[in-house]
Amino acid sequence: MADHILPKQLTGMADEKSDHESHCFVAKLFGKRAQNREVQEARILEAATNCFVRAGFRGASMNDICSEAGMSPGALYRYFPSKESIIETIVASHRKASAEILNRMDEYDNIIDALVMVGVDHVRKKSADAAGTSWDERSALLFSEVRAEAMRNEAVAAQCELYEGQMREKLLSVVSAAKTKGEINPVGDLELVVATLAAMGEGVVMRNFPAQGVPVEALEPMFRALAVAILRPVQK
Amino acid sequence: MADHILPKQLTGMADEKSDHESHCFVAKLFGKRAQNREVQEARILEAATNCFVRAGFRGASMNDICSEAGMSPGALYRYFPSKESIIETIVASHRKASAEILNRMDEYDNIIDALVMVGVDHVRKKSADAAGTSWDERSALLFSEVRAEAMRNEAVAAQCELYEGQMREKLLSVVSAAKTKGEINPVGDLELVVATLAAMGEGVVMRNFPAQGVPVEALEPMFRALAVAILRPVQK
DNA sequence: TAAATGAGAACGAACGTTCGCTCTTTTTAT
DNA sequence: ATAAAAAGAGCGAACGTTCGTTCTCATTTA
Repeated sequence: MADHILPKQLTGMADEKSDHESHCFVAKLFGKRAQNREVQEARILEAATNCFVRAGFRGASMNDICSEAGMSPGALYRYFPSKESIIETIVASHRKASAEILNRMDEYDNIIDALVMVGVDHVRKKSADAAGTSWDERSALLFSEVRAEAMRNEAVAAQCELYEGQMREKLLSVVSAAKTKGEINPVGDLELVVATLAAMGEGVVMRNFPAQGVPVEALEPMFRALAVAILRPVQK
Repeated sequence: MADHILPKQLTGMADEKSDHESHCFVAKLFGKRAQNREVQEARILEAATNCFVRAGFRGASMNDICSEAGMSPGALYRYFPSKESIIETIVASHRKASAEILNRMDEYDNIIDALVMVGVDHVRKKSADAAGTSWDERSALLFSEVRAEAMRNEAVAAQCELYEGQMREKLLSVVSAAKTKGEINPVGDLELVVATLAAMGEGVVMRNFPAQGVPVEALEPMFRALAVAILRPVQK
């Protein structure tokens, strides 16, 4: 009885011949159809990212994205309901990838080293975890675009606020832990310290120094000096 | 004879009755007509700035700007040949206003104080010279928009490069002078130090902390710590 | 009188999106 | 197992709208 309530397309099954699962809901997630859908979505997002980097969110048209993806508009709109939804998806994964770089901070026992690593990894354009979302060379180019879009697009602003809030929390917890342990003596209010560090770091990331021939190694002492100046580690 | 070569509109004259100048070329700059032209241009730029802050360079339409300026498209296009030209004019004055804040650096004998002043004045949203272009509260909102546009608009990129080059030169001359005098011992290559300081400062300005309730005074120690950390003034 | 100014309709192009259709794959019924 | 039916996937023309810009014509100013 209840089976008739379920939409038909959710009852499809993969090529593996497991009849007892053919009406299972989650089976859809591993079906051939579903797999193809994910591949196509990734193809679209990849093409859209290239177009957005090249021309901006508003400057790139859906036709551009279709051409880049080798797909007709009719086909593309089966996977994303609107241009807006593509933008939101890309922005979310962009900020997510940025936020995930902070996850590796715990690998360092020294907070200064951890902070320098965060900055360096951001300009180095390498993802923190191998199996996560990618933080490639286009991310830096997309940074100013995302920030500009967030100023007037509520959904994009919400995505930014979500992940940036996570980043601030993570930074704050690390910094306040270090302060509690007496390792550092920051210059001011902890929340402001964290926000300023993030803002200054973002400023450097946006400039995209590596693309201008400045090696990451040259930036490292700057990040270290900045971290030391603001966190003020106590002498031992 | 030669008068007929000159376009007619350049021969108009002001209300002051100086007949002997009525065919003078430069007289146009002070004529009533020309005055009105400047007023109208300013009106358009003012309206366009509001629209661009609200919706971005691409998001704001010419109709929006016309409405905001209380002007018809036909009238507006007598003063600016294209939307592009309006954008370029606004970007140029935006970057010019930003660059002019550096002019006051010479008022300080201490380079650290001078640098802190530059940062504070940028977030404070006050123009350096009273009679210059204005650096008002909309400038911070326009910052990310300008940077995003510069990534794909060659003319805008050129304007940015021009004024940012001036800023780097000014900063570089001040910093290298201080180093020559033995006042500071910067962490790395001087050009890179200057570029990093500018990038970090811009990051803070873009965040628009005052709009989020963070007072400028709270930011000042941060700027000072940053300047001290990177320039490393020598003890006396 | 002639030039400058302005209003507003109108232009062609491009936009994001939808539609109708064909072809293929999957499900259902026999 | 096979035919019929349904659903999915893809294409490309076409939709209605909005874009930046231009044109025409009236009004004001010199």
